[in-house]
Amino acid sequence: MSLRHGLLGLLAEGPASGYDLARRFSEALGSVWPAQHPQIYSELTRLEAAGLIEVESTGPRRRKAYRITDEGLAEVRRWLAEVEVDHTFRMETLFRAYFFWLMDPEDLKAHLRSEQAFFADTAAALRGYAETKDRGEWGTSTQTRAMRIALEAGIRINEALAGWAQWAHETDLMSAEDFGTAKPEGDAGEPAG
Amino acid sequence: MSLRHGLLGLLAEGPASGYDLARRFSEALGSVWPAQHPQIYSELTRLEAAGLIEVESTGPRRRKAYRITDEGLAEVRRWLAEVEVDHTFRMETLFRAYFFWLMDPEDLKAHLRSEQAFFADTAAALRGYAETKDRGEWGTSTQTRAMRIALEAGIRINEALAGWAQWAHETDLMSAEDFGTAKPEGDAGEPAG
DNA sequence: ACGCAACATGTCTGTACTTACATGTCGTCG
DNA sequence: CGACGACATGTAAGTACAGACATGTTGCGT
Repeated sequence: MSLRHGLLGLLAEGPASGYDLARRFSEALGSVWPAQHPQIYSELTRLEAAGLIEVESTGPRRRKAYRITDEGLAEVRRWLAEVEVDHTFRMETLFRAYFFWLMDPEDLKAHLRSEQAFFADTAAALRGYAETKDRGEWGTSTQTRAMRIALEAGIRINEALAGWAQWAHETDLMSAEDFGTAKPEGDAGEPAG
Repeated sequence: MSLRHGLLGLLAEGPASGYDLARRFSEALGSVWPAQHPQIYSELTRLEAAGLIEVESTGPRRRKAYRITDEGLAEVRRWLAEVEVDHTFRMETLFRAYFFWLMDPEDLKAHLRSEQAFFADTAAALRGYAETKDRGEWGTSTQTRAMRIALEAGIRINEALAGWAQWAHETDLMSAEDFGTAKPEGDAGEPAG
């Protein structure tokens, strides 16, 4: 239930509407925890029912801004301090690597090149963003500094994956001469791919 | 729908039962894509109905082994070659970093130390496992080599995160003197957009 | 003969999440 | 004044996934 606490965490910075929160999820948090607006709106309704947030104001275009309550703030702090971190993660890129042996070696090379480019680009974009923070363009609040720390993790992970894709591309572990050697179905021969 | 293709990929190595597949998911793939047995059994039923796998044999204890069909093998290859990689990933560790500013600085230091230890330990375990593969203790099939590549990604990611936790612990971005300065509700308001 | 652990396969219920659809508001540009 | 785009909030339907519960089998130790 990270979405619940993510919303509380964002509301701890100040009041916001469902629309605002959806935007911030897609911008900043989306890369580590995707969330679509229907889920956000329904979670907000539940959080309000639980007394962890309350409606602060209603603006134009029937905008409803929520504010975190004392209970909500206590709850997000409790989560951060007491709840064990779930270290399992989902990453399709890595998952696919287990099945590289099923790929045509040329396709695999192309795949690894494009993955390398993707991660290098992402790392560069994040690094650029981090540098604007380091120049103080976003102020020096604790929130900004926490963001900077999260950003650093993003940079390092993307750099690590770019390096990995590069390494995998260069290594000859999956060289062409071996393709077709594998026997996927025991003694039954492999159908022509 | 990665689980579907993951099962096909595992079955491409040879026939296996739901029980086998559940075990392999929890051992090798579980760290990048967790899957519980009920989901695996129901997915297998669907895959069989779709003609992508078929029952190969029934053993003792009503064990049912499945075999991938030609259509199934074609489908997993099509997935690997044609379907765009989904680069979004979920990682609670990183998600929490956005909310570090809500934590007591001493708790945060302790948290970062334990995260650092966890990632360093995980990286070391994976590195040890990789070395047994490099010594050829698992043969040199293409499957083994693909596994080795996946393992390398795991090592690098965990090392990157260990390094990050170390860096975050040493940096003074979240030092104690600032705690309590933040104004979670009210006049401090939202960061300028 | 009995019990127990590991093997093996499922159902059921509830929650998390995605996608598509539906609706209404406000400002502005032509 | 009419169209349009950005703002803003939701419902509905379906899939993915997790956790609890249920059931039967086989081998082994005692």
